[in-house]
Amino acid sequence: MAKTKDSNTEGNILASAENIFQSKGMDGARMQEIADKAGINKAMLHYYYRSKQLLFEAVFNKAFSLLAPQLNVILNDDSTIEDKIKNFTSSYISFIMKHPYLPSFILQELNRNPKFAKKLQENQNFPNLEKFKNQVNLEIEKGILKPIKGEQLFINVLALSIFPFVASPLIKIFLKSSEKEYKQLMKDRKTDVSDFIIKSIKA
Amino acid sequence: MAKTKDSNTEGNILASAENIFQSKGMDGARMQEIADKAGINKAMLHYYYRSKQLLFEAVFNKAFSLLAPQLNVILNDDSTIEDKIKNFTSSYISFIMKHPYLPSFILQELNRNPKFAKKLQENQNFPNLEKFKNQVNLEIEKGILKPIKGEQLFINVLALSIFPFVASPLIKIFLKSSEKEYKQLMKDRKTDVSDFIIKSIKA
DNA sequence: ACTTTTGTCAACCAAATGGTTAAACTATTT
DNA sequence: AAATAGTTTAACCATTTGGTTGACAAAAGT
Repeated sequence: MAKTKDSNTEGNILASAENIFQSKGMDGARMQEIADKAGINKAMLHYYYRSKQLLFEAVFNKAFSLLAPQLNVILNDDSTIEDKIKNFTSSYISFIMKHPYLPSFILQELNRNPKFAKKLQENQNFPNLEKFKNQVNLEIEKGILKPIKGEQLFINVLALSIFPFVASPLIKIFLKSSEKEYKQLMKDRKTDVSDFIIKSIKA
Repeated sequence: MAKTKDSNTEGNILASAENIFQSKGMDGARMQEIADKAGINKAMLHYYYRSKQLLFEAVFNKAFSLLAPQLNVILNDDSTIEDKIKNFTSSYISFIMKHPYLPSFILQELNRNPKFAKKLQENQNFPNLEKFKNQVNLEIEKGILKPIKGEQLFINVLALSIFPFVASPLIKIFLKSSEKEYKQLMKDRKTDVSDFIIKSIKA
């Protein structure tokens, strides 16, 4: 390393790139803007990450690897479905409240470029639904849950947890609510969502 | 009009612009690509719509005015909450299946440009939640529904109806499903979603 | 018939943008 | 301290992109 020992240029670049890419998307982001935010020369972006595409992929992969493990709470843990759902919705909503741009970013870019989807499908140790589905069926047989397809339940859990963040501008308009009221509503959802689901599926 | 009478250039432009903008977003769309898809010269786009921004707004406003009225099914109709929800989820999911890009497009652009949100909030006769909230409270008092906040119920209805389309690439990966299986799942949701909600809220 | 208006296109333009280069500068090695 | 390797910058480049212009053709108006 040269020059200042405490200045971590590569890290600064990634942080700025996260900020810009996640709010403006791949197409809307400008390399110059990322450089400005990092307070460095634009050439440094290419020195450390070669191209816009590669810098973007670094941001995307980091974002995805932050979101995906959280899913294991609901997929690979050993508690009951009810506990899993309570646990998951609460912790996932808390997590997203700290990173409100993440879900929109991931979904937008996945929609934009199907190649990303394929890559994720193949390479990663991608979260697997089988265990969850089996457990749902088992608890239905035991009479703990009302009949429901595991896939649909899983989609519902994700939808109720994530959608309010993806649709935040729309929801703020509907509810005519300030940023503060919106945040309170999201806080409430940490328990409201699991209550809502449990009421629906508990036998 | 000049030249050919049957060639509706302005309409062709709008149709092509919808196609391109809705799949690539404002930032990812290219004027040349829209012109190519419409089979006309790029200058025509400016002749009829002046600028990319105005062409985009024409597309956005048309898309929004297609989606918004559907909400009146649940907001301004006079049936019971249960009927409203059954009616809405079924018809909304049917509608989105015919225009799968619309919700992502609207949400993405609303996230990108908060000014759009403000415009919608002010100008339009924007769907109003008050009636729905009052009705929910009334049915709770009457003992028809279990206690729930109208805002949260409304968000839940939207989330369960719309999210699976916004997150379609992700869901296809999770379920390891083909396009066909995915579509079947969405068809099932036309009744599954309302069943799920009704079970949760009915006293 | 001829004038005016409307529609269409090829060529062009200026600005923006991702990326490169060569030189300067700094830290480490020898 | 001299050489080497890693880091940073200003200036530059080629391409892309939204937008414009001027000529021309087809209707419509007179």
